[in-house]
Amino acid sequence: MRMTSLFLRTLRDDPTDAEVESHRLLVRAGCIRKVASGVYSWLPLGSRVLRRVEQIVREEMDAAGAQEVILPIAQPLELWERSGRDAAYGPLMFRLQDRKETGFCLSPTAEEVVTTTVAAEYSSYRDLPVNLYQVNWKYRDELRPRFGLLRAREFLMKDAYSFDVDVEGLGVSYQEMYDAYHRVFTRCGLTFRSVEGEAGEIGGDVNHEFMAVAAVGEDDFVWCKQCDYAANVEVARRSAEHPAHHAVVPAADAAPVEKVHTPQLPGIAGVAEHLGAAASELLKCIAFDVDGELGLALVPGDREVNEFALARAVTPRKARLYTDDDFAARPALPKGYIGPGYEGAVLVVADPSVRAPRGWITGANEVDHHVRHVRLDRDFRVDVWADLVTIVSGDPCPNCSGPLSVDRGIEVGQVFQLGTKYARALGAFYTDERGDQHPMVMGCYGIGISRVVAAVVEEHHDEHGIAWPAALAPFDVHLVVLPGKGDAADEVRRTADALYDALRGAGLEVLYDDRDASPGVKFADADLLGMPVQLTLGAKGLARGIVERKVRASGERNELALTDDVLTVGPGELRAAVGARDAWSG
RNA sequence: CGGGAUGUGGCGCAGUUUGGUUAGCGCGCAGCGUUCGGGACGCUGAGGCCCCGGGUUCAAAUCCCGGCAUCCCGACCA
Repeated sequence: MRMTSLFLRTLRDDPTDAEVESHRLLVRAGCIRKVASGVYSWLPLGSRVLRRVEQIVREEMDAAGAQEVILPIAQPLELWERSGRDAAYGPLMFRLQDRKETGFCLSPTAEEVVTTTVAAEYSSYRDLPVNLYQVNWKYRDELRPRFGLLRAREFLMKDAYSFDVDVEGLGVSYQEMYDAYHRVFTRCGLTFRSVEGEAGEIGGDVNHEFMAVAAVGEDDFVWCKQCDYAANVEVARRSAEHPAHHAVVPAADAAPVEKVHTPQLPGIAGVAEHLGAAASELLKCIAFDVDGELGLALVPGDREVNEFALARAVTPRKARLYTDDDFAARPALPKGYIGPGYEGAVLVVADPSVRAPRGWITGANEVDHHVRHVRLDRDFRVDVWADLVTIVSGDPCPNCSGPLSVDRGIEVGQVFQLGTKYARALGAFYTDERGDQHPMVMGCYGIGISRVVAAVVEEHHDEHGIAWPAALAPFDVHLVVLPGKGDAADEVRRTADALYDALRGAGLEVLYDDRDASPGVKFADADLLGMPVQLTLGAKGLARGIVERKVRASGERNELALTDDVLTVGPGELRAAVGARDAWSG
């Protein structure tokens, strides 16, 4: 593609609304343009990248035995009412009405449609298993779209759905997808981890999230440096061997409960400092609502409560941490001075580390007062013991007790064992050998394709611009010609044209900067646009019979002899000399 | 859902406080000339419903009211 005819305008100025590098660079490089909040147009360069990711996904899905379909984006709301997800999604779903005022939504995902589709066609164990996938635009009316493509309202997603006769079959389908995902993200050049994810309201089902490691990610995940344990912080646990569980009782803690005056000190840090104690010596009591009543969650003062863990601990009841409104509605509850023995609490949940036989400093259930030497059993009770603390770096791994590490990631994919929820709700049953009916056992598997593009830029860029991995780059080679105005100008152009033809003849996709622009502009754009290999031909090089080669990512440079290496050799040799895609994608 | 801001040629902004001729600047765009290996320079030029709708006024980008859009912050560890 000649740049003189490419639909492209690069920007020298950063767009004001870009908070993260991927957003900034994709806009500056002319890959995307915002049309509305969280809605983007994909211009030629961006579109090519998107298609390449899509193609990789398609190849791996097909290789794993999944079959491509195209499901509707506009879906009848009635289907979502049947599964109960209409209410579950609420305002997060884009909604519309047709002229007859029938409700529709723009698909955020497609379990309902695919389940009814399979139910309509298949009804025998002989038909299963089957795995259907699509690559299609999805919609979520995010409260707050941000970070460009990372949290958009319209995004391209691959979603696959497997249907099996039983849980064993589901396990096989799941593993095939899990392995395919590893291949996809590896081919895309991402540094990623697969981690155990939050199962959500369904409960007990296996699922993994694929996290591209990135500081701008919106998810924290935990991984072990010694074994293969890895989990979203929402579900991460630590070993019961934690030293805090076996704290020695200081002699003084046999002392009776003592009330101390702690004026204007509603926080852990202030109380600890005031009393000369460590935060870990305090017992933190967090108020939560459990089906309209008051519950207390107990963790050591230096830890935070994991809300998801709390929710799991009280299942099937629903738990939610108190908000300012809740406190306002219960003025007797002394926020900041709550102790574990508060009379109004119907349920006390505690992390095992609270079991340590020691005296605690905690709230006195009276404003401006705390108490010390408070002991479990003697001074307060616990109704439910459950892992409650949010994992932090250094906590012991639940598998091997090795040190855990916490990192941020961008969730680029998720695989989920759904079970029979949708099959039952939407009537996807099959008949077995004996004529008995059973619900199909489902799995669902998503990849955020447009989000992968952003995640790749987050990982592969520098101060000059994007450095696309070869497998995703819009073009394999960026050819820059610098004809100058000297006597050789025409010959430089002619030679570059010939080189352009030769490269394309060798099967390479070439972006040819044939514009009448100054060298600085061309070099700056080449670095911004980020093709993996840059070739520069100028009058000086032509005089010496060479073309310069630069590897975008590493900055490595060398020279290729025009006659021997480039213009007169065969396609295979030319590809090798240029070192483009096949030397990179592996 | 609360709080804060911003809307002015394609992009980035000034002008608004204190209303007053033809609304400016940088980048980009077009033409001519110079330049030609890391975002060159000169001259000339095109391009603006100043977000939308009301209102005040002799006069509104500017003041008032109401919308819309966009961006940021907060969602909570007691």
